[in-house]
Amino acid sequence: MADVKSGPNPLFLREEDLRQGIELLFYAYRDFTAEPDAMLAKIGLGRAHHRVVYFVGRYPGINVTELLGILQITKQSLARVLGDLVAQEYIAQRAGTKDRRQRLLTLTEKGQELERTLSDAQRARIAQAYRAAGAAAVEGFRTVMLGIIDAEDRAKFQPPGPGKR
Amino acid sequence: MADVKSGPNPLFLREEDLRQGIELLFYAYRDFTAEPDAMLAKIGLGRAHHRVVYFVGRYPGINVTELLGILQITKQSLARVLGDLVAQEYIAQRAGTKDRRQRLLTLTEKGQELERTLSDAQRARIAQAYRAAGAAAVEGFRTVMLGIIDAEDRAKFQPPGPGKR
DNA sequence: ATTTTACGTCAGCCATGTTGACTTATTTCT
DNA sequence: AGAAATAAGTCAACATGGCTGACGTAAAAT
Repeated sequence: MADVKSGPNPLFLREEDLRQGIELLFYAYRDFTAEPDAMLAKIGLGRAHHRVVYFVGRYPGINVTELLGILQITKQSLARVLGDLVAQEYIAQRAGTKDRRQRLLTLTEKGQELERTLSDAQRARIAQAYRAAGAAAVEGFRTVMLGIIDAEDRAKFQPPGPGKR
Repeated sequence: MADVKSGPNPLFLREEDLRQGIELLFYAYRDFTAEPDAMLAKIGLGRAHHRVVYFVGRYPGINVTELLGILQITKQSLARVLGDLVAQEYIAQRAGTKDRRQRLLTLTEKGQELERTLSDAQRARIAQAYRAAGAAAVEGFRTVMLGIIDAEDRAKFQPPGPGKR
C-alpha cells in the first residue's frame, strides 16, 4: 500500500486521533439517545425504561439476573423501572419452568409496540449511517466497536458459530 | 457476489444488523465510561465534571454558551458542575477581552492533570481498539460514527481544510 | 437439613438532568 | 442616548436513575 496522505495511520496514533475517537463516541451517543428520550418523556418514562424494554425484546424470556448482567446496574435500580413496566403492562413475568425462582420476562403486545416505536428512530439512524458509509466501512465500524467493548461481552456479537449458545 | 452467509451486506439491511448496531453503541459507551467514572467517584466528582473538564481542555478559552452548545444541557445543570470545578481550582475563568460579558474557561495545572488522568483510560481503550482493528477499519469506524452524529456537529470533525475556522 | 441462589423490598442518599423566574453587566441596535 | 438583546449567574423546586445497607421469602443445590 502506498503512502497515501489522506489515509490515517492508526499504528502511529496521534493524540488528536485519540481525542477524535473519544468525541465520536460522545457525540454519537448523545444524538443516538436524544430522540427516544424525547418520546419517552411524553409518556412519563425514561431512558432506563427503554433499555429494559429493549433487552427484554432482544432476549425474550430473559431472567432478572441476566438482565442485571447486561445493564450493569443494581437490583434496586432495576426494580424501580421494571416495576413500572410490569405495572403498566409493557412487560409480563412468568416463573421459570426449570427453576421456579426465576422470573422470566417478556414483552406484552403493548411492550412490543413501545419497543418498536422507541427503537425505530435509532434503527433509522443506524440504517442511514450504514447505507451512507457502505459495506466496508460498516465492517470497520463493527471491528473497532468490538475492540472498545470489554472482552467478556464481545462473544454476544459473534455469529452463531462453533459455540453451543 | 455469492450468497456468503458470513459476509455483511449493509445495503440489504436486516433487522438483526440494525439491532447489532444499537447494541454496539450501548456496550461500547457503557464500557468506555466505566473506568473514568470509577476514578471520579473517588474524588467526589461525577461524569458531568469529566465532560466539562474534557471539553475545556479540548477548547481552551471556550465560553459558557459554546460549552452549553456542546453538552446540550441547561445552564443551571452546567452551573453546578462548573461551580464545583472552579471552586476546587480545576478550571479558571477570565473575562473575554473582546466581549467582557463572556467567561472564558481554561484548565489550571491541576485541571490538566485531572483531565489527563481521566481520559488516559479512554485514550488507551481507543488506541488498543484502533491498533487491533487496523487503518482501514478505523476509517470505516469514523465514517459510520459521523453518519450517526447529527449533521450540525459533523463539521467539528472535518480536518482544517477550506473553512476559515 | 443447611446453605446458596433468585428475586423482591424498604429506606435513604447522591448526581445530574429539568423548568421557571429573576438579576447584573455589557454589547448591539435604533 | 436610550432601548433591546445577549452572556452569564442565581434561587427554588422537582424528576430520574444511579447507589448502599439491611432484610425477607421461595426454591434449588449441597
